[in-house]
Amino acid sequence: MTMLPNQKVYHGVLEEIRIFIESNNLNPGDKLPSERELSETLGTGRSSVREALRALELLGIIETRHGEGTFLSTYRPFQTVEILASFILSEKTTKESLISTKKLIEKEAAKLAYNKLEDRDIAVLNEIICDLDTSSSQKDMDFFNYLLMKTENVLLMKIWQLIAEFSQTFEKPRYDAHVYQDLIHLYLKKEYSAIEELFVNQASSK
Amino acid sequence: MTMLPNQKVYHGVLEEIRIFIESNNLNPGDKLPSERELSETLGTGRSSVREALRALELLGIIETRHGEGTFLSTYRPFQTVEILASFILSEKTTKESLISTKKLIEKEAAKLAYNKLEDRDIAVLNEIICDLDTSSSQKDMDFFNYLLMKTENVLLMKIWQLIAEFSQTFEKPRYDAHVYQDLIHLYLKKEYSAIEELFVNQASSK
DNA sequence: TTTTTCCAAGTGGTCTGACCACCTATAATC
DNA sequence: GATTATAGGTGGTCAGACCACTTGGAAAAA
Repeated sequence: MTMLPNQKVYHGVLEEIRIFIESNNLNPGDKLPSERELSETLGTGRSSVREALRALELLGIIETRHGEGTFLSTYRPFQTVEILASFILSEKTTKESLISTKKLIEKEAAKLAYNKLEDRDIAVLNEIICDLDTSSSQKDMDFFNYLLMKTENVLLMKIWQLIAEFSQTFEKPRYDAHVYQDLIHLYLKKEYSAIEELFVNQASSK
Repeated sequence: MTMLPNQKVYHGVLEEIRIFIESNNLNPGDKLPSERELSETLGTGRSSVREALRALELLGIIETRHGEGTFLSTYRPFQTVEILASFILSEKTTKESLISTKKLIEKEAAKLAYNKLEDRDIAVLNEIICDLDTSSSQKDMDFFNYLLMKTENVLLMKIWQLIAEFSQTFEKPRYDAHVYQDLIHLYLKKEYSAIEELFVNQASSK
C-alpha cells in the first residue's frame, strides 16, 4: 500500500478500497473483500481496516451485514446530512431558526414544484388535505413531503425532513387550513407569482 | 451507555459524544476526553471509541492531533467531500441538488437580510466586492457569509456554510460579477421586490 | 536567579489475538 | 427429497501491547 509520510493508515486503506472498487468495476450491491482479507492484502491491522470501513459506512458508501460481509451500498447520497444534522440541530439552534428555515423551505418547495406538478399530482395533494382520517399535523407532513419530492431536489428534501422531525418535538406551528387549499388553487390557476405572497402573508399573520 | 438492541457500539459512542458536547456546551477548539478515558467511561473497548472518532473525523466534526488529543472543530467537511467525491459525487443529481439548494438559500438570505441591513452593513458588502486583493470565489464566500450572518438565522447560515464548502471542491458556479453590485443597489434603493427577480434571472441565464 | 535541557506521563496510531454473534452452504440425517 | 445439524466464514468487540508524538515540569547548566 503506497503511503505518504504522516498519512494515517486508515486513510491509505480508504484509498485502496476506492481503487479496488474502481478497478474491479464494482456496482452497488457487490461484495467487498472481508475485513481479514483486506488487512492481510494491504499488510495492515484489521482495526485500521475497520476504522476505514466504519467511516465509509457512516458516509453511506458501504453497507455491512453481520455474518455476511461488506457490500457497496445502493447509492444513498446525503446519508451524511443526517449525521451532520444531529450535531448541528442541537440545543444551540434556536426555535426561531428552525421554524423560519422550515417555512422558508416549504415556501420555496411550493415554488420549485410548480413546474413539475401534473394534474395527477395536484389531485394527490388535494386528497391529502381532504382526507378526514388524518390529523392536521399529519396532513401537513404528507403535503409538504409530497411537494418536496416533486422538487426533485433530494438534498432539500432531506434537510426539510430532518428539520420537520426535529421541530416536532417542541411545537407544531401549522398554516391555517385554507392555505393548503389556496396553494392548490394557485397551481390549478397557474398563478405562480402569487405563491410567494401566499406564504409571506401567512407568516406575518401569525 | 444506553443502547438499543442490535445497535452497534460505535453508534452508541457517537451518540454519547454528541451528548457530551451538548451538555458540556463545548465550542469549536475545545478538547474532548481522551480515547482511553472515553472507553473507560462508556464501558466499551478503545477500538469501538476509535471507530466512532474516525468517522467523526472524516465528517469534519472533530480534529485529532497526535500526542495532543481530540478537539471539536468547526464543521469543515473537506475530508468528507474528498471521499464522497471520489466515490459517488460523480452522480449528476447530487451535484444539482447541492448547487440549486445553495442558490436557493443565497436568494432567500438576500431577501431576509433586507430589513436588517443598515448603511454600515451595505458599505461592508460593497467593500467585500470591491476589494482587489481577494479572488472572486473568496469574495462570493465572504459576501454571502455576511448576508447569512445578518439574517440572524443561525441554522440557515450553518446549512449554507456546509453546502458552500462541499460545493467548493467540485465546482464554483458563481454569479456574474455585476449581480453583487446590482443587489447592493437594490438595497440602497429599497427595492425589495426586485431581489427575487435578480436571482431568478441570474439562475436561468446560466 | 534565569535559562536550557531532558525526560516521564499522557495521548493518538497501530497491530495482534482472542472471543462472540450471525449467516450460509454443505453434509448428515430422516 | 426434505429436514436438520454443523463447520467455516464474516462482522462486532474487547484487551493488551508497542510505537510516535507532544508537553510540562524537573533537573541541570548558565
